[in-house]
Amino acid sequence: MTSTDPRSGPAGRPLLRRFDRRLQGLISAMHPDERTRPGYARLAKEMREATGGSISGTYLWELATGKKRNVTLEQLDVLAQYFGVPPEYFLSDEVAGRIDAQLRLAISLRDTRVRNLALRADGLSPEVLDALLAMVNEARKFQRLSPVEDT
Amino acid sequence: MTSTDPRSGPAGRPLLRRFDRRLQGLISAMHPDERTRPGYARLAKEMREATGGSISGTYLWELATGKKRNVTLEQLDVLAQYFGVPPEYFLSDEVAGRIDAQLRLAISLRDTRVRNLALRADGLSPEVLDALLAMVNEARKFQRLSPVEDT
DNA sequence: TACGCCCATCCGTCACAGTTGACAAGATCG
DNA sequence: CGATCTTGTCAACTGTGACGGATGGGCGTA
Repeated sequence: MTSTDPRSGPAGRPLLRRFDRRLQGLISAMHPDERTRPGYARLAKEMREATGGSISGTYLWELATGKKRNVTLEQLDVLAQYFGVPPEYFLSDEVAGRIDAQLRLAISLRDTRVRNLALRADGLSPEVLDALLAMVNEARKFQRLSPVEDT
Repeated sequence: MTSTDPRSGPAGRPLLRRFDRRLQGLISAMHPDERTRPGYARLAKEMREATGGSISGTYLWELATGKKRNVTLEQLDVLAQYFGVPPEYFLSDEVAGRIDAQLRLAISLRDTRVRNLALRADGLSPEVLDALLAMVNEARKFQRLSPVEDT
Protein backbone atom coordinates (compact mmCIF):
# COMPACT_ATOMS: atom_id res chain seq x y z
CA MET A 1 0.00 0.00 0.00
CA THR A 2 2.65 2.51 -0.77
CA SER A 3 2.85 4.25 -4.08
CA THR A 4 0.60 3.06 -6.84
CA ASP A 5 -2.33 1.95 -4.77
CA PRO A 6 -4.17 4.52 -2.69
CA ARG A 7 -6.95 2.05 -1.94
CA SER A 8 -7.69 1.01 1.61
CA GLY A 9 -11.45 0.95 2.13
CA PRO A 10 -13.48 -2.19 2.73
CA ALA A 11 -14.73 -2.09 -0.85
CA GLY A 12 -12.85 -2.37 -4.11
CA ARG A 13 -10.29 -4.78 -2.72
CA PRO A 14 -9.66 -7.53 -5.23
CA LEU A 15 -6.82 -8.96 -3.22
CA LEU A 16 -8.02 -9.83 0.26
CA ARG A 17 -11.16 -11.83 0.82
CA ARG A 18 -14.00 -11.25 3.25
CA PHE A 19 -12.23 -12.56 6.24
CA ASP A 20 -14.84 -11.41 8.72
CA ARG A 21 -17.72 -13.15 6.96
CA ARG A 22 -15.87 -16.42 6.80
CA LEU A 23 -14.98 -16.26 10.45
CA GLN A 24 -18.45 -15.34 11.63
CA GLY A 25 -19.90 -18.02 9.44
CA LEU A 26 -17.70 -20.64 11.00
CA ILE A 27 -18.42 -19.41 14.50
CA SER A 28 -22.18 -19.35 14.14
CA ALA A 29 -22.01 -22.68 12.35
CA MET A 30 -20.22 -24.19 15.28
CA HIS A 31 -22.48 -22.54 17.85
CA PRO A 32 -25.94 -22.25 16.37
CA ASP A 33 -27.60 -21.28 19.62
CA GLU A 34 -27.13 -17.62 20.37
CA ARG A 35 -27.61 -18.08 24.08
CA THR A 36 -25.08 -20.84 24.46
CA ARG A 37 -22.49 -19.25 22.24
CA PRO A 38 -19.40 -18.23 24.18
CA GLY A 39 -17.89 -14.79 23.81
CA TYR A 40 -14.74 -14.07 21.87
CA ALA A 41 -12.60 -14.34 24.97
CA ARG A 42 -13.83 -17.82 25.80
CA LEU A 43 -13.64 -18.83 22.18
CA ALA A 44 -10.05 -17.70 21.90
CA LYS A 45 -9.21 -19.62 25.05
CA GLU A 46 -10.72 -22.77 23.59
CA MET A 47 -8.74 -22.25 20.41
CA ARG A 48 -5.53 -21.89 22.35
CA GLU A 49 -6.15 -25.04 24.34
CA ALA A 50 -7.30 -27.02 21.34
CA THR A 51 -4.60 -26.03 18.87
CA GLY A 52 -1.69 -25.18 21.14
CA GLY A 53 -1.21 -21.96 19.22
CA SER A 54 -1.93 -18.44 20.39
CA ILE A 55 -4.74 -16.02 19.70
CA SER A 56 -6.33 -13.36 21.87
CA GLY A 57 -9.99 -12.69 22.39
CA THR A 58 -9.63 -9.08 21.41
CA TYR A 59 -7.89 -9.91 18.20
CA LEU A 60 -10.44 -12.59 17.41
CA TRP A 61 -13.14 -9.99 17.78
CA GLU A 62 -11.24 -7.55 15.59
CA LEU A 63 -10.99 -10.19 12.91
CA ALA A 64 -14.64 -11.20 13.17
CA THR A 65 -15.83 -7.62 12.97
CA GLY A 66 -13.56 -6.71 10.11
CA LYS A 67 -11.39 -4.23 11.98
CA LYS A 68 -8.28 -6.23 11.12
CA ARG A 69 -7.87 -8.50 8.16
CA ASN A 70 -4.25 -8.87 7.13
CA VAL A 71 -3.54 -11.97 9.24
CA THR A 72 -0.19 -13.68 9.47
CA LEU A 73 0.24 -17.35 8.71
CA GLU A 74 0.54 -18.19 12.39
CA GLN A 75 -2.92 -17.04 13.36
CA LEU A 76 -4.39 -18.26 10.10
CA ASP A 77 -3.17 -21.71 11.03
CA VAL A 78 -4.74 -21.52 14.48
CA LEU A 79 -8.12 -20.61 13.06
CA ALA A 80 -8.01 -23.25 10.34
CA GLN A 81 -6.94 -25.90 12.79
CA TYR A 82 -9.61 -25.08 15.33
CA PHE A 83 -12.45 -25.05 12.85
CA GLY A 84 -11.20 -28.13 11.07
CA VAL A 85 -10.92 -26.48 7.68
CA PRO A 86 -7.86 -26.10 5.44
CA PRO A 87 -6.30 -22.63 5.59
CA GLU A 88 -7.29 -22.10 1.98
CA TYR A 89 -10.82 -21.75 3.24
CA PHE A 90 -10.05 -18.16 4.16
CA LEU A 91 -8.28 -17.43 0.89
CA SER A 92 -10.15 -18.95 -1.99
CA ASP A 93 -13.82 -18.44 -2.68
CA GLU A 94 -13.80 -21.60 -4.69
CA VAL A 95 -12.42 -23.72 -1.88
CA ALA A 96 -14.67 -22.04 0.65
CA GLY A 97 -17.76 -22.88 -1.32
CA ARG A 98 -16.66 -26.42 -1.75
CA ILE A 99 -15.94 -26.82 1.94
CA ASP A 100 -19.21 -25.18 2.93
CA ALA A 101 -21.22 -27.75 1.07
CA GLN A 102 -19.17 -30.56 2.47
CA LEU A 103 -19.48 -29.12 5.93
CA ARG A 104 -23.22 -29.57 5.79
CA LEU A 105 -23.81 -32.71 3.83
CA ALA A 106 -21.03 -34.81 2.46
CA ILE A 107 -19.07 -35.21 5.64
CA SER A 108 -21.94 -36.26 7.82
CA LEU A 109 -23.80 -38.40 5.35
CA ARG A 110 -20.81 -40.45 4.35
CA ASP A 111 -20.86 -42.53 7.46
CA THR A 112 -23.95 -44.68 7.86
CA ARG A 113 -24.01 -44.13 11.54
CA VAL A 114 -23.82 -40.42 11.06
CA ARG A 115 -26.69 -40.55 8.63
CA ASN A 116 -28.76 -42.53 11.06
CA LEU A 117 -27.84 -40.05 13.75
CA ALA A 118 -29.12 -37.24 11.58
CA LEU A 119 -32.30 -39.12 10.79
CA ARG A 120 -33.08 -39.76 14.39
CA ALA A 121 -32.06 -36.31 15.50
CA ASP A 122 -34.74 -34.77 13.33
CA GLY A 123 -37.60 -33.54 15.45
CA LEU A 124 -35.73 -33.31 18.71
CA SER A 125 -36.08 -30.22 20.80
CA PRO A 126 -33.57 -27.42 20.23
CA GLU A 127 -32.13 -27.86 23.70
CA VAL A 128 -31.38 -31.51 23.20
CA LEU A 129 -29.95 -30.85 19.76
CA ASP A 130 -27.69 -28.16 21.15
CA ALA A 131 -26.47 -30.51 23.80
CA LEU A 132 -25.74 -33.17 21.22
CA LEU A 133 -23.97 -30.66 19.03
CA ALA A 134 -21.82 -29.47 21.86
CA MET A 135 -20.86 -33.02 22.66
CA VAL A 136 -19.92 -33.76 19.09
CA ASN A 137 -17.88 -30.60 18.87
CA GLU A 138 -16.02 -31.43 22.03
CA ALA A 139 -15.36 -34.93 20.78
CA ARG A 140 -13.92 -33.56 17.56
CA LYS A 141 -11.64 -31.20 19.40
CA PHE A 142 -10.59 -33.90 21.80
CA GLN A 143 -9.67 -36.24 18.99
CA ARG A 144 -7.89 -33.50 17.05
CA LEU A 145 -9.74 -34.42 13.90
CA SER A 146 -8.05 -33.40 10.70
CA PRO A 147 -9.67 -31.13 8.14
CA VAL A 148 -12.43 -32.69 6.14
CA GLU A 149 -11.02 -32.77 2.71
CA ASP A 150 -11.98 -34.36 -0.52
CA THR A 151 -10.99 -33.98 -4.11
CA MET B 1 3.89 -17.44 21.41
CA THR B 2 2.73 -16.29 24.78
CA SER B 3 1.54 -18.67 27.42
CA THR B 4 1.56 -22.35 26.65
CA ASP B 5 4.23 -22.27 24.04
CA PRO B 6 7.70 -21.17 25.06
CA ARG B 7 9.13 -22.28 21.75
CA SER B 8 10.46 -19.73 19.30
CA GLY B 9 13.46 -21.25 17.57
CA PRO B 10 13.60 -21.87 13.85
CA ALA B 11 13.40 -25.61 14.37
CA GLY B 12 10.87 -27.85 16.02
CA ARG B 13 7.84 -25.86 14.94
CA PRO B 14 5.24 -28.00 13.22
CA LEU B 15 3.09 -25.01 12.38
CA LEU B 16 4.85 -23.08 9.68
CA ARG B 17 6.04 -24.65 6.48
CA ARG B 18 9.36 -24.34 4.75
CA PHE B 19 8.64 -21.03 3.17
CA ASP B 20 12.22 -20.41 2.05
CA ARG B 21 12.49 -23.64 0.11
CA ARG B 22 9.30 -23.03 -1.74
CA LEU B 23 10.31 -19.52 -2.66
CA GLN B 24 13.78 -20.43 -3.82
CA GLY B 25 12.35 -23.30 -5.77
CA LEU B 26 9.99 -21.02 -7.61
CA ILE B 27 12.68 -18.45 -8.29
CA SER B 28 15.23 -20.87 -9.65
CA ALA B 29 12.50 -22.59 -11.62
CA MET B 30 11.59 -19.35 -13.30
CA HIS B 31 15.21 -18.35 -13.91
CA PRO B 32 17.16 -21.53 -14.54
CA ASP B 33 20.26 -19.71 -15.72
CA GLU B 34 22.29 -18.49 -12.79
CA ARG B 35 24.00 -15.77 -14.74
CA THR B 36 20.85 -14.29 -16.21
CA ARG B 37 18.89 -14.42 -13.00
CA PRO B 38 18.15 -10.97 -11.62
CA GLY B 39 18.86 -10.13 -8.02
CA TYR B 40 16.26 -9.85 -5.31
CA ALA B 41 15.91 -6.12 -5.83
CA ARG B 42 15.13 -6.47 -9.52
CA LEU B 43 12.88 -9.40 -8.84
CA ALA B 44 10.90 -7.48 -6.27
CA LYS B 45 10.54 -4.61 -8.70
CA GLU B 46 9.18 -6.96 -11.33
CA MET B 47 6.73 -8.36 -8.82
CA ARG B 48 5.50 -4.92 -7.89
CA GLU B 49 4.99 -3.92 -11.49
CA ALA B 50 3.40 -7.22 -12.42
CA THR B 51 1.00 -7.59 -9.52
CA GLY B 52 0.42 -4.00 -8.42
CA GLY B 53 1.11 -5.04 -4.86
CA SER B 54 4.10 -4.15 -2.75
CA ILE B 55 7.18 -6.07 -1.74
CA SER B 56 10.74 -4.97 -1.09
CA GLY B 57 13.89 -6.58 -2.39
CA THR B 58 15.36 -6.92 1.05
CA TYR B 59 12.29 -8.58 2.42
CA LEU B 60 12.17 -10.93 -0.54
CA TRP B 61 15.72 -11.93 0.30
CA GLU B 62 14.84 -12.39 3.96
CA LEU B 63 12.01 -14.69 2.97
CA ALA B 64 14.11 -16.64 0.51
CA THR B 65 16.92 -17.13 3.02
CA GLY B 66 14.57 -18.06 5.84
CA LYS B 67 15.25 -15.03 8.03
CA LYS B 68 11.57 -14.13 8.02
CA ARG B 69 8.74 -16.55 7.54
CA ASN B 70 5.51 -15.38 9.15
CA VAL B 71 4.15 -13.60 6.09
CA THR B 72 0.87 -11.70 6.02
CA LEU B 73 -1.82 -12.44 3.48
CA GLU B 74 -0.97 -9.35 1.50
CA GLN B 75 2.57 -10.38 0.62
CA LEU B 76 1.54 -13.99 0.25
CA ASP B 77 -0.87 -12.87 -2.41
CA VAL B 78 1.81 -10.89 -4.22
CA LEU B 79 4.12 -13.89 -4.38
CA ALA B 80 1.39 -16.28 -5.44
CA GLN B 81 0.17 -13.90 -8.11
CA TYR B 82 3.59 -13.26 -9.55
CA PHE B 83 4.57 -16.90 -9.78
CA GLY B 84 1.15 -17.89 -11.06
CA VAL B 85 0.50 -20.37 -8.31
CA PRO B 86 -2.39 -20.45 -5.82
CA PRO B 87 -1.47 -19.14 -2.36
CA GLU B 88 -2.03 -22.63 -1.00
CA TYR B 89 1.21 -23.57 -2.72
CA PHE B 90 3.09 -22.09 0.21
CA LEU B 91 0.87 -23.72 2.80
CA SER B 92 0.04 -27.23 1.78
CA ASP B 93 2.62 -29.84 0.91
CA GLU B 94 -0.01 -31.75 -1.01
CA VAL B 95 -0.93 -28.83 -3.19
CA ALA B 96 2.70 -27.92 -3.68
CA GLY B 97 3.54 -31.29 -5.08
CA ARG B 98 0.63 -31.17 -7.45
CA ILE B 99 1.57 -27.72 -8.69
CA ASP B 100 5.23 -28.52 -9.16
CA ALA B 101 4.54 -30.76 -12.14
CA GLN B 102 2.38 -28.17 -13.85
CA LEU B 103 4.98 -25.55 -13.09
CA ARG B 104 7.72 -27.32 -14.96
CA LEU B 105 5.42 -27.66 -17.91
CA ALA B 106 4.47 -24.00 -17.82
CA ILE B 107 8.09 -22.95 -17.62
CA SER B 108 9.01 -25.10 -20.55
CA LEU B 109 6.20 -23.71 -22.64
CA ARG B 110 7.54 -20.19 -22.27
CA ASP B 111 10.01 -21.06 -24.97
CA THR B 112 8.26 -20.68 -28.29
CA ARG B 113 10.18 -23.48 -29.90
CA VAL B 114 9.33 -25.81 -27.05
CA ARG B 115 5.69 -24.89 -27.39
CA ASN B 116 5.74 -25.54 -31.11
CA LEU B 117 7.46 -28.81 -30.50
CA ALA B 118 4.69 -29.82 -28.13
CA LEU B 119 2.03 -28.68 -30.57
CA ARG B 120 3.40 -30.72 -33.40
CA ALA B 121 4.08 -33.71 -31.22
CA ASP B 122 0.40 -34.00 -30.43
CA GLY B 123 -1.23 -36.86 -32.28
CA LEU B 124 1.93 -38.71 -33.08
CA SER B 125 2.06 -42.43 -32.56
CA PRO B 126 3.43 -43.75 -29.26
CA GLU B 127 6.39 -45.30 -31.04
CA VAL B 128 7.40 -42.06 -32.63
CA LEU B 129 6.91 -40.18 -29.40
CA ASP B 130 9.09 -42.67 -27.57
CA ALA B 131 11.75 -42.26 -30.16
CA LEU B 132 11.57 -38.48 -29.90
CA LEU B 133 11.76 -38.70 -26.14
CA ALA B 134 14.84 -40.87 -26.28
CA MET B 135 16.44 -38.38 -28.62
CA VAL B 136 15.64 -35.48 -26.34
CA ASN B 137 17.06 -37.31 -23.36
CA GLU B 138 20.24 -38.06 -25.26
CA ALA B 139 20.47 -34.44 -26.24
CA ARG B 140 20.14 -33.42 -22.63
CA LYS B 141 22.90 -35.76 -21.61
CA PHE B 142 25.04 -34.45 -24.40
CA GLN B 143 24.53 -30.87 -23.27
CA ARG B 144 25.13 -31.78 -19.62
CA LEU B 145 21.62 -30.84 -18.53
CA SER B 146 20.00 -32.37 -15.48
CA PRO B 147 17.69 -35.31 -16.16
CA VAL B 148 13.94 -34.76 -16.03
CA GLU B 149 11.51 -37.05 -14.28
CA ASP B 150 8.27 -37.66 -16.07
CA THR B 151 4.91 -36.89 -14.56
C1' DT C 1 -30.69 -2.62 46.30
C1' DA C 2 -26.01 -4.73 45.56
C1' DC C 3 -22.85 -8.35 44.09
C1' DG C 4 -20.93 -11.29 40.55
C1' DC C 5 -20.16 -12.96 36.03
C1' DC C 6 -19.67 -12.62 31.12
C1' DC C 7 -20.25 -9.93 27.32
C1' DA C 8 -18.63 -6.52 23.39
C1' DT C 9 -15.82 -2.73 22.75
C1' DC C 10 -12.10 0.38 23.31
C1' DC C 11 -7.30 1.88 24.25
C1' DG C 12 -2.37 1.74 25.19
C1' DT C 13 1.34 -1.10 24.36
C1' DC C 14 4.80 -4.23 22.34
C1' DA C 15 6.83 -7.35 19.00
C1' DC C 16 7.73 -8.01 14.59
C1' DA C 17 6.41 -7.91 9.43
C1' DG C 18 8.01 -4.98 5.92
C1' DT C 19 10.52 -0.91 4.34
C1' DT C 20 14.37 2.32 3.33
C1' DG C 21 19.03 3.29 2.91
C1' DA C 22 23.64 2.11 3.08
C1' DC C 23 27.76 -0.92 2.68
C1' DA C 24 31.57 -3.94 0.52
C1' DA C 25 32.36 -7.31 -3.01
C1' DG C 26 32.15 -8.49 -7.66
C1' DA C 27 31.10 -7.66 -12.64
C1' DT C 28 31.38 -4.97 -16.98
C1' DC C 29 33.06 -1.21 -19.79
C1' DG C 30 36.22 2.49 -21.40
C1' DC D 1 43.66 1.82 -13.89
C1' DG D 2 39.00 4.06 -12.41
C1' DA D 3 33.67 4.71 -13.13
C1' DT D 4 29.45 2.67 -13.00
C1' DC D 5 26.22 -0.82 -12.20
C1' DT D 6 24.28 -4.85 -9.66
C1' DT D 7 24.77 -8.23 -6.51
C1' DG D 8 23.99 -10.07 -1.46
C1' DT D 9 23.83 -8.48 3.13
C1' DC D 10 22.94 -5.70 7.08
C1' DA D 11 21.22 -2.13 10.50
C1' DA D 12 17.90 1.34 11.54
C1' DC D 13 13.56 2.71 10.93
C1' DT D 14 8.18 2.59 10.36
C1' DG D 15 3.63 0.60 10.36
C1' DT D 16 0.63 -2.51 12.18
C1' DG D 17 -0.50 -7.34 13.59
C1' DA D 18 -1.51 -9.01 17.93
C1' DC D 19 -1.78 -8.53 22.75
C1' DG D 20 -3.27 -7.40 27.88
C1' DG D 21 -6.01 -4.62 30.55
C1' DA D 22 -9.61 -1.43 31.44
C1' DT D 23 -14.57 0.12 30.69
C1' DG D 24 -19.46 -0.11 30.90
C1' DG D 25 -23.67 -2.68 29.98
C1' DG D 26 -26.75 -6.84 30.33
C1' DC D 27 -28.44 -10.56 33.04
C1' DG D 28 -28.95 -13.72 37.08
C1' DT D 29 -29.10 -14.46 41.99
C1' DA D 30 -29.97 -12.89 46.75
